[in-house]
Amino acid sequence: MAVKDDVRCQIVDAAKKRFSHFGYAKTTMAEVATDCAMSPGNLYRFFPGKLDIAEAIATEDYQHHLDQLARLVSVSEKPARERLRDLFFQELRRTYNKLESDPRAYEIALIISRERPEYANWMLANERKILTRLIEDGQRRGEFAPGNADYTAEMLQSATMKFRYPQLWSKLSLPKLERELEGVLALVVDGLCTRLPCPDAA
Amino acid sequence: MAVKDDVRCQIVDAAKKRFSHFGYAKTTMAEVATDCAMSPGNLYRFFPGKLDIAEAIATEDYQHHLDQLARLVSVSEKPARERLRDLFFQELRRTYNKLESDPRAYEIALIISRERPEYANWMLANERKILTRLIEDGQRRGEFAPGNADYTAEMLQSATMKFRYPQLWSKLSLPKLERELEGVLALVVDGLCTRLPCPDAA
DNA sequence: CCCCTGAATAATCAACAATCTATTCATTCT
DNA sequence: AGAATGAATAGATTGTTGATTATTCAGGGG
Repeated sequence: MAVKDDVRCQIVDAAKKRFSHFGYAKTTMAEVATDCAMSPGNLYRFFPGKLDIAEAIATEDYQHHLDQLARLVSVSEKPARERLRDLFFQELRRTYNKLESDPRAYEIALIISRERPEYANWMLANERKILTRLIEDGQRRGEFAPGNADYTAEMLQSATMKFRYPQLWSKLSLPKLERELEGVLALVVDGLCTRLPCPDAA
Repeated sequence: MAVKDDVRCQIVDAAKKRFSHFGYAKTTMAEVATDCAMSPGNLYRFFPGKLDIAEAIATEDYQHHLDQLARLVSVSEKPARERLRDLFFQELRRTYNKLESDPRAYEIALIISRERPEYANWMLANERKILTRLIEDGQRRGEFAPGNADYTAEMLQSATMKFRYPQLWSKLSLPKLERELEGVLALVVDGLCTRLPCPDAA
């Protein structure tokens, strides 16, 4: 099995080179196979199809991103409120910069989100787990109101949809997106209703 | 000028029939012209182009919708909080049902949002005016926290993006959208932070 | 028996021609 | 003159044909 993983790795590496050089569409399976010194047919013993290779590449990168988010949340000296802000800003900036600076990544993101909508759901679910942990922590500290943390996380994600795949929908510049995210988070955290000053824990 | 408006109306009516029968793409300017007993070229004395006729049709409908929203907001016996809910639910349901029940409307919505993104901005701005009024009213009554109402309205719209053109992005069913909207509104209204019970005015 | 190959297949794509149609404008009518 | 026409144009759309290419699978090693 370990050897099989090595080959998968080799394929992913070869594809990564090709994709970043010529793009996903202009890379053929035959080329990737040749780079790996194997036949095209053999690729299919390691990946169900071309898109799955692209997914593997994307996921490798995404894992780093997820780790980073998890790390932000676990800086437990900071108030939950600030960590929440860090989380969403990190998410926005990394996605924006990635898609902005790398047209190849943009191409692949576009294709995956069209052909594999469940992939986006999977990412959302991963991030929700982290978000839920943060909310639970905030509740434990008395910063956030008690309630179903997972449900709250879902609603938070729903309210910040616009900032998740910035350039796939909105065409806004990063500064404008940041300004809006700031505002939305303030709204969501403090609420619209009149409130007496927060009995800040900590 | 009044006679010019009559002709515009006649054109819009003819186009409405054609569009709802055969769709926007399959309707030609020549056909609309014939229906109005005029030459194709003459249409251009009344509308800059084909899309503008579609826009006029859409706007006619939209005005009713806007009026309805304005009416909801001005029911001043209700707490602002409830009117806010009414406003967003009305918005969601009417858009969802319109696009769901009428494939021709969906076709036109798709084309306008592609070719005329500024139209969507215009609609957003209209609705923001209504929303701002509601927020100001809520602030006056002490239900909502004081602050820049227009800015708050903008952020509210940003947080409810997902529900504005439901089937252009999300493919969720109406019940699921309603559940999410309910949750997002609750979050936004009450806020994430711990709060002492609202010193409800009224 | 398990790996692997590479030709066969079917789906997709690119390029080109042919057609159609939105838009313009020189001209005609009133 | 101002209103209206409809032929001319340019750009988009459609249909077709000929590759290209992802994917499969019958068979050849090891």
